[in-house]
Amino acid sequence: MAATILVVEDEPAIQELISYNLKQAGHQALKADNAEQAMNLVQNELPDLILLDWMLPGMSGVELARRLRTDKRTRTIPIIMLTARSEEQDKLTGLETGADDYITKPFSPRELNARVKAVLRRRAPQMTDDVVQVGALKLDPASHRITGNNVPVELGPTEFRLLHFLMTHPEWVHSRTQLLDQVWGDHVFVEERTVDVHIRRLRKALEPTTLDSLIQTVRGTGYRLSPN
Amino acid sequence: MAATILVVEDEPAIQELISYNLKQAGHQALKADNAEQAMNLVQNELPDLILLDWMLPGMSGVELARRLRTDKRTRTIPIIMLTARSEEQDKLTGLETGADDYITKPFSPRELNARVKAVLRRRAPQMTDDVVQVGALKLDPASHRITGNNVPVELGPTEFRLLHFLMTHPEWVHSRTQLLDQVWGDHVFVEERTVDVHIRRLRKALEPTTLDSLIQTVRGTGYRLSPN
DNA sequence: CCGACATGTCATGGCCTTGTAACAATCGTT
DNA sequence: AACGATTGTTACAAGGCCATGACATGTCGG
Repeated sequence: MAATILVVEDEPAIQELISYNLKQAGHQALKADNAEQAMNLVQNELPDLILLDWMLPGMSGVELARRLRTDKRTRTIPIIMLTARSEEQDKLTGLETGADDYITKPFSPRELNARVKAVLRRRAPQMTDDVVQVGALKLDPASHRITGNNVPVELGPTEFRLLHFLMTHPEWVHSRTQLLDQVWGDHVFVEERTVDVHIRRLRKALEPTTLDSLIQTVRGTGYRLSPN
Repeated sequence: MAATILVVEDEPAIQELISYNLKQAGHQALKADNAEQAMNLVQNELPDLILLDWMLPGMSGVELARRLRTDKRTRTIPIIMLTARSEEQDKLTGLETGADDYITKPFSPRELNARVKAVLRRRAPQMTDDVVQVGALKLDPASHRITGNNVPVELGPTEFRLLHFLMTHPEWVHSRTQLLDQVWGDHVFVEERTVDVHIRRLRKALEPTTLDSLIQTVRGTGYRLSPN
């Protein structure tokens, strides 16, 4: 894990508790007391996940979620709703607004971490510490190590992130724009052709293991990682 | 183990029983009859763990736990709740306040010790007295001694804690932020680059044993300790 | 009050990484 | 076969990241 998680919660004690737990789990926690503050924070730094209290002073959590879903930039951020109620109706409304999961208070830190992990796994697997394997290629985020056919592979930071993303989304063709967004981060301005160069560097680094063949060019579209 | 453990319990007999057992297990026991007394004690000496009775005269255990979690200084102290009840609801609320574990009365000394040990191991493995060994490096927390290839190694306090943490979490890459949180404590404000300096000092101290190679730099990410 | 040790910060220098441009190679289409 | 579009490859300059030594301050014991 190394995800940036925004906690939107007005009760200081609970907010403290949650962010403390997230930190323990290896995440970075951003805090907001209300919806407006959350909106501002999101402008500067896109979090990888948002924990959102249902009841907030001013704009409600539901409304905030709705707005986040409207903006292209924030539409894909996973949201977990926090609620004290447990009525079926709320659950439905919450999920309707696009929440990815739901936690009913009171909840244990164990449960919180479990759900955070589950959502990240589903929506942003490259944020996870899970070992990824594609064909004879193995990548371990925790130790930051890569092996191809059990031979260690050395990569620079960018190539590492690029490969990690490709391995967590195999078989999919990614356009250069998508790769820039996902691997470099949004709000970054770099030439699209730069992706080519890093793909090249990645392939070169994989050559000794002959695994460079996993990275395929889809002409006119982008790149794809596939064991075939 | 050689932890300082605070026991907050109003019933004298039970308090005596518990502290006796903790002492038998090699810990140092602090006692408090109520929440206020506990708060005062904590001001003077930070315990490594708190055993907290659910029901207390005056401020309840839950409330005390919540307050401890609010204060930066005490936020990271592991808490084990003691309760006579066993209802699911209480369990959840207890964990919500940030309790790390739960013991239902009546409990055996065996169970108490097991849970104490487990929590210490989980929350602060570097707090344990277990001898840690990575490659030819051996660290003994009890005697506060380090040997590399059976040659004694001299370290300052910070380098000791740093090495201890790294050795209890080998193979993992730790960012500077994580190291600051874990080794320095998450309430201190220190430059990230300071980590570099202490890594340097640690390496230097290990040089005579050639074991400085265990400490690896992962460019753009952090540091890792590995026998490879 | 002094000295040794510990700690955090800064400045410097070197290596690595990265983005870009330029050119070569390849592909698809006519 | 020829042409334009797309991608591969290399070189290079700029910038970033890290190791290292020096230094100022703080702390503890004598």
